[in-house]
Amino acid sequence: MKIEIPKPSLSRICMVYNLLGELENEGVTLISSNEIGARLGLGAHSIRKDFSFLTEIGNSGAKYDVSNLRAHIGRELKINRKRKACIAGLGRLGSAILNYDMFSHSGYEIVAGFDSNINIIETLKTNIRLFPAYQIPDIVKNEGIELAVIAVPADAAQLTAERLITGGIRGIVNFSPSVIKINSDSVFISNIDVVKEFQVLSAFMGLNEED
Amino acid sequence: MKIEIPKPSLSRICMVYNLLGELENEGVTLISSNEIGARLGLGAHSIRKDFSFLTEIGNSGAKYDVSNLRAHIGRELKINRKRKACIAGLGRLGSAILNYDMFSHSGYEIVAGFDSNINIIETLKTNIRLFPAYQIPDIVKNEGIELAVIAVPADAAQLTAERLITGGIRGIVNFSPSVIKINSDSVFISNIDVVKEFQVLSAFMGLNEED
DNA sequence: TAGATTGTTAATCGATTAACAATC
DNA sequence: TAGATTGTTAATCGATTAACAATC
Repeated sequence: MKIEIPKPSLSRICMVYNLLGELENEGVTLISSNEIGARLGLGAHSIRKDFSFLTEIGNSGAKYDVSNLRAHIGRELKINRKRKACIAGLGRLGSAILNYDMFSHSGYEIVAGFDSNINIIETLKTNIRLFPAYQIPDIVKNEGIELAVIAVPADAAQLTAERLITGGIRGIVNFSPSVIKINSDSVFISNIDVVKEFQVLSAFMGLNEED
Repeated sequence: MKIEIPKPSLSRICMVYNLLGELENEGVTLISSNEIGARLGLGAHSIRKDFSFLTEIGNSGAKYDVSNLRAHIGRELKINRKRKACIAGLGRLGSAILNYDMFSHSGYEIVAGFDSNINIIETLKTNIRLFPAYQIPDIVKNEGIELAVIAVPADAAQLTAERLITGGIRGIVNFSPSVIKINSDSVFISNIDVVKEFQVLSAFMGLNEED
């Protein structure tokens, strides 16, 4: 089986999935595409269209059952699957993410941190096990780590990615501003560059400015 | 004047702008759309098409002059413009971004940090001035701060955004997982959700898995 | 049943890729 | 000049929006 779902749809469906979790906690049991859209700032069209990429949701004509829908999405997209993750690069940003509270309820468990600087590994206070960078391939393989965050300086990003891939990593969130080149097309990379976000915002602002 | 440039193009042009900066430092003076594309993992088509949204670059038929091109993009998109920024929410992630090295060379100066917890404000070690969250509107207005990072818990994101907008903020990078609703269409928001990135990667991985 | 809501097909819109004449 | 490269127009592709019959 090889389902194809557009990336934007996938991203929105994840938002819906998280929203449904909140709704469950609030005790809401039924919800319409309209209400989902309103809560997420999207059109009801969009929500229903996205759902159409999933197999049989079940109840045409009636509102969605919050718990069923959430379970269905989780199963279909395997978002509910627990996966192990690691952080490569333990500078300010990396060490913040290492202990990031948001992961605790997320199903993703951060089981290792890596840095090329032995000093950092020895002094950083955390419960998570830390290793020197050259051990990335071994640890990733042995621990069965599937996801990684790269938070190393730009000039170390490529090497770090290669080590992760050697270890068998399957998904990477790259916080470094450099472009990572891979040949494997079974490794997924998503890039986050805070400075670039500022630049893009600044450009939008600039287009509305006069002088 | 009201130039319209698609968001994806804008994002790529920022990447080019940053690349040109590196090339300048390396002493490269001329570069083709082909080489730019190769360095950024994009097609040469794409680069040239993106440039076509800018006004007159000048030299049809000949390679681009690195310095000129960079200056041109900077001027046109006002990316070179210095702007003040602030961080709202000084937990792990917020305080990491507060002192994030990448900003030092970026033209964006972080001039203030905010948190609703007075303890944090008093104990955090930094050269940047810190204030309680209720002062956001005043400080943003008085300091002329244009950009902000929101790194508060989900349930405080909306209030924080409103305070920033009251102060006259013009661009927001939202690291909280909640959707921010605004009516002003002159405030630009870009959302970054690390956990969601993991979910999306996980979903892509899931679509390629069997069981 | 009547009103509301879904799921999907069709229509619009926008972005990417390709092609090529104009320029150096 | 000849080869390389740009800038832009046209063609393809994909995603969003709208519409509506089928369902509850």
